[in-house]
Amino acid sequence: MAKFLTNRDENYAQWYNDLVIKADLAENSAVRGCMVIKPYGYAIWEKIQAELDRMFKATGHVNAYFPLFIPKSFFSKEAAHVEGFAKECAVVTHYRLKNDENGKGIIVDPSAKLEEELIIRPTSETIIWNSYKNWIQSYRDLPILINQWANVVRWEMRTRLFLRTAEFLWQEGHTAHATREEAVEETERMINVYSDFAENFMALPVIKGYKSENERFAGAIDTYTIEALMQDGKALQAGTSHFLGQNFAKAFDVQFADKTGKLDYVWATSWGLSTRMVGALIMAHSDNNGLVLPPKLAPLQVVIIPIYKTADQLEMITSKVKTIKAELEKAGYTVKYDDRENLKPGFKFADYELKGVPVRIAIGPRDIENGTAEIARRDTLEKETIAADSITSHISRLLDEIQSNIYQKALKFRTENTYYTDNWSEFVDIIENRGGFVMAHWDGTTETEEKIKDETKATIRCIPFDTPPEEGKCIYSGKPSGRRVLFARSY
RNA sequence: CGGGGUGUAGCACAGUUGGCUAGCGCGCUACGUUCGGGACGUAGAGGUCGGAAGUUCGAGUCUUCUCACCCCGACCA
Repeated sequence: MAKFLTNRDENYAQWYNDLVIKADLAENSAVRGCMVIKPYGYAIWEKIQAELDRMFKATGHVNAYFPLFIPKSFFSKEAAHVEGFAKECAVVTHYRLKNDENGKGIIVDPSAKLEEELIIRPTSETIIWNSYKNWIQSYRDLPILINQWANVVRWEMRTRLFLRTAEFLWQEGHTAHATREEAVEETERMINVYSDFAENFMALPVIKGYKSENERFAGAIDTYTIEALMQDGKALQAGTSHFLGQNFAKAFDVQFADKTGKLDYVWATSWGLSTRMVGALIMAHSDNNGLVLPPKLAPLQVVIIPIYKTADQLEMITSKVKTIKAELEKAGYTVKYDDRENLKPGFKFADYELKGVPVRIAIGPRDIENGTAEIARRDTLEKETIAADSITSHISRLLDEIQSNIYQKALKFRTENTYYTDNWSEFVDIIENRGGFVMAHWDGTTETEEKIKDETKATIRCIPFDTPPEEGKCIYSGKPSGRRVLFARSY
């Protein structure tokens, strides 16, 4: 048992905070609300980036980079968009510092005031569409399929490592299309890329759906989302894809000539996924011993620990390990041999469990004698002793099995914590006492959604794509409803 | 941004009505013994007590301001 970790079942929030710090993923910085992502945490983000980037390119996208600063005037061009972000923008007003004449250190030079303030991007639609305006004249210039990896700033009042920070890293895709159909198709394609990524690489089962008007991205016609269930019964929005219609094209006057020479506004999408995913990863899979990382995203997949008393033994073990390590690396796995001599094996075992390394191999004198190795898997904490010459094939199978098991476990948890109800008091009881997803009828009005939120703190996470139409009555108002929607408390 | 709490060595903390050279545990360094689930002994290093101003003969301790973090709300990915 990890004695340095708060028990997950006693205090979930504290367990999460402890885990992020103890597993050395990130820490708070001197700047309010901003985190330092430490090497181990950043390595996980790099794995996420690498796979997503590959998937974006496979679907025809290219990367580019747009400025961090956005002129204030750009921001105010799309009314809903401004309103959505105005309350959380950092603003640059000056461009120079100088020494205080009273010797009190350095001050902002009042004479260096910007004529127009710059907003630090909370998202880049406006600065990008201002560029697209110059890039698009004809249908031959379309589609534009661009992604950027960037940092953004949203001045949050209350922050938590990875889940909500004032500055965070993400990717944002911004595409321009000639037709509505094509843009809608792109929006769907990217939410599918996200769900595919979440389920196959992060072992995180997600529910795809539409956002209600209330939860929609500011400036979008439609927002699609993937929603995941965390182990404390709260939902987490893990990625979003927006159909922006012609809203930004109109705001920035981006028109193109179609084949007949007729001018029309360009259709747009945008889609994003952030470092919040690292938080999702932690909260969906980890336990009281620490992180549990799916093999496909673990920066380190296999760790080998020698157990020895004498220098002779260590030498024998090391020589055996070299062969095993080389073979595993040849098979494409990331392997570390931890032969630090100042730490006991038991300490290392616990430490790599805390870090979530999927597979641990321990080799001692007994194994050398018998031609065996002890294999321990992180997800179930089971150990077995196998013949040393079959390690690579064994571990190859085991890593696949762990990946699949972590997913199945999360899926089972979600299934067991998804409720269907038509009864308001039961709805309240589930939300308040059990947590989880609740599928219930809703009359489709923002008014009802708000009232449910006020009374229970539960929101509509999404209107799932794949729920069949079903006649029913709104859980709250009793008015007619054509289908169930997904309710939960959320991060 | 409102309410509550906490800042003392890398970490976690103690420090009495204001009083002498600011302490314990873990970690760290060296050496030795250990090593199949978080080892032990001996010796040692490590502090602008979050920051600033004030009260006082004297401030870790009292006052004011300020910064950061944690918890609960409102807001949000």
